[in-house]
This record gives sequence, C-alpha cells and structure tokens, in this order.
Amino acid sequence: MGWTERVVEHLADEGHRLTGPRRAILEHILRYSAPFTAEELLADLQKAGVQVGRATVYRTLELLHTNQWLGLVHRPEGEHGYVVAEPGHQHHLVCRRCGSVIAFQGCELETLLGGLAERLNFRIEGHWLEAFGVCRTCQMTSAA
Amino acid sequence: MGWTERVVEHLADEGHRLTGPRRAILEHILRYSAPFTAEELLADLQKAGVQVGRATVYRTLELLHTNQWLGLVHRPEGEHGYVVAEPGHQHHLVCRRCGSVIAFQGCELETLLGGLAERLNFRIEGHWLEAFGVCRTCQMTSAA
DNA sequence: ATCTACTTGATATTCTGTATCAAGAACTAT
DNA sequence: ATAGTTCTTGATACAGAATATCAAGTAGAT
Repeated sequence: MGWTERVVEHLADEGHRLTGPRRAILEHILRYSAPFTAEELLADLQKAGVQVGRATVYRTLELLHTNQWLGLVHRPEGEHGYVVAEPGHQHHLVCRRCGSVIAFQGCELETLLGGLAERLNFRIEGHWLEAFGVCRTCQMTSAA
Repeated sequence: MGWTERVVEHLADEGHRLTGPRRAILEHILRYSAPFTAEELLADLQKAGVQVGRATVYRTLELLHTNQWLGLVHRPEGEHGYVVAEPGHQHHLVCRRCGSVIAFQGCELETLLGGLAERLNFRIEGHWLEAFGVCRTCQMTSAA
C-alpha cells in the first residue's frame, strides 16, 4: 500500500471526502522529487490541464500537512516547501543541489534536549531539526 | 562591549556605512524580548517617531541576518521572526508564551548527524535546530 | 571642502495567502 | 436508484508581505 492509498484511507476514516481535486493533487504531489510550494503545485496542475482553484490547492495542502502526510522544510534562505511524509515525528535531510529529501528519526536528540531543559528549567514541548548538504548521488555526479 | 558596538565595528570593517536609519534600527532591535518581524519593527519605529522607509528596514534586517547578527526563528505555526544573535553556530529555545529566546550550542548533535551522514553517504553541510516550549518564568507565573 | 559610491525612501508592483459565498459534488440513508 | 444533507469547490476580491526602481541624500575618504 503506497502513500496515496494510506492518505486516502486515513482521510476517509476522518470523515473527509475524496473529491476530484484532492485526487489530482495527491497524484501530482508524488511527482516531486524536491520540496514544493503551493504556488508551484498550482502552476503545475494548471499546466497539466487540471482545473483546480487556488484556494483548493492551499486548503488541501494544509489538510495534508495538518495530518502529517506532508512535512514542511525550511531552506536556509528562508523559503519553505512541502515534502511527502508519514505521520509521526521525523526530521529531514535535504540536498541543496537536487532537493531530494531523506527522512530520519533523531532519538538521541531527545537526550540532548532533555539535559538542556533540565539545566535551564525550560519545559521543552517540541523541536524542529533539519539538515542540509549534498546527497550521495549529487556528490558523484559533479566535483566539489 | 555590547552587541550594538560589536555590530557597528563589524559593519565598519566590512565597508558598510553607519547611517542614521541603521543606528535607529540597531537601537530598537535591542528592545525586543521576543522574536520580531520586519513589519513589526517598521511600525514600532514609526510609532516612536523615527522616520525610516520600509525598504530600509527590510534591507537592514537582511544585512544583519546575512552577517549572523540576527537569527531567524520559525514558530511551529509557520511565521518566523528575527532574534538578536552572535556570529557562529547556535540554536534557539523559544518560549511559546512570552517569546523569550535562549541560545544554546548543540555539540552532541554533530555526533548524531555525523553517524547519519556516514550511513547514508550524505555530506552534511549544515543543520538547523530549534526547540520550543515554556520557559522557567512562564512556568511559574501560570498553571499548566 | 569636495567628491564618489553607498544608502535611502516614496512609490509602484509583484506575489503569497486568505475571506466570501453561491454552486456543485460526495457520501448516506432510504 | 434517488433524494438529501453537508462538505467542497472555485471565482473573485482582498489583505499583507516583500521587492524593484531611481532620483535625492549622505557617510566616509581624500
């Protein structure tokens, strides 16, 4: 069972309807190999001849993000994009060349933050970690 | 030597001019105890009777951010704000009640990411970690 | 004092994201 | 199948953030 099926099933369980626009958006999302924005998706959908409203794209992405089927990745430069994800806590490793994303868990991070929290009497409720660099493929295909 | 002096000295070294607007902005920045946005700063400056253009505020903040005298903090909800920082790698702990920010180093994080990078053959060039929760003061001043 | 290059700021403009609300569908129950 | 209820959609308008432009102004060097 792929990502799309899992999303569809989950949304149905939550009482959301599976509409045409939502189907189209789900399909298109899987074509991205790098983080994408709502505007990019909208443009791509229209370019592909899919008739969808701007509001619907924003709303659907927000719905997926809320349910953790999409993660949010911030680039150092400031922009942020969505990436396909699975529910549950995870972090991302983003290639700054090709944009590919690798998800990972960071259990040891809890320890680090736990110690910090104790020392400062700060009650940590969540964190956000993201790493960027050059993926294996990109390292091989070009120098430096 | 305080933050402002260090910034002024650094900018001078880099060949930047110390203008009235820049002085005013530097002074105002220190008044914030929580992350602030360009628009907020602009409004506060005008409220204080300081005559500065919008573009100048944006440009100056970008200049400071580029030189790492300002850090960028992203809240889980999506907005992001600037916080006073020092050049060099550091992370932030943000209180979601009062917005106060504590900077910290995360040396052990290097280990975690190093192992990950090796396993995946991913060359990590940088990372970004931010934690949020409730600071000591806010824990004391209200329940839950 | 003078000069040059960096800065500024008013304006216009682009772009992102949201509010509105009538029309249109998906799912349910019959 | 059909009807009905409620969720969704999308065109439009709108609000807000951020940038481009470029003449006028000024900091710092000589």
